[in-house]
Amino acid sequence: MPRFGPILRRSFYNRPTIEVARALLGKVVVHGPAAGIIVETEAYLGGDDLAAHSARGITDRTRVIFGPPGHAYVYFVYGMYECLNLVCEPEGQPGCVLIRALEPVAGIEIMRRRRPAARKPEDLASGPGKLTLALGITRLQNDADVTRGSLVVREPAEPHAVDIAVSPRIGITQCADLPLRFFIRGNRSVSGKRI
DNA sequence: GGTAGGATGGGCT
DNA sequence: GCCCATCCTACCC
Repeated sequence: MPRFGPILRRSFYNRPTIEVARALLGKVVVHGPAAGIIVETEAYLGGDDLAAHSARGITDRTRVIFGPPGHAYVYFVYGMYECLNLVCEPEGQPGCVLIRALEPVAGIEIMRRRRPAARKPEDLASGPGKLTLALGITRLQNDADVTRGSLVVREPAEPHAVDIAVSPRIGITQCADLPLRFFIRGNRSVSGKRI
């Protein structure tokens, strides 16, 4: 299993959500023995962003988004899947980044067992529902502190520059034109059509 | 290569 | 009761 760099500190997340969404590309999500490089993200903002779960205020589900940065917001969708977000902005202000795809780098065999439908290694975590299955992330990790513990985000073993592409977000109807999806151009694990 | 349709259940009006 | 920040299979080029 590769060694990775240091865990990202809380200050990494304590800034504008769009900045964090771009900066997360190339970092590594680690959960136990499984890990993947972040290759696709989406920003969900406060204010006028009606696509964000936080747009309708604080509820049992959304309170984590208003909490301190550097925590996981994991929600259940379409009756079957769970999606991982990382909370940004100072405590009290909503904002989070949806992790949409990972390139697997550790624990490949475990991921294969958790994702029997995946035909190729690059498809093990090539979508927001797929990556939570592959890494074993569930609502049990909702509100988990990702600056310590079993679910963390780290610097990669060998940092290198990434070519970032931008597009509208996937699968939403409100604010569907905003350029808030970020991905590593050409990466084979990016979900859907690669530009 | 491509897409249509169904699975499945919590959140919120 | 409707709406989902999705994925897989079947089927069609």
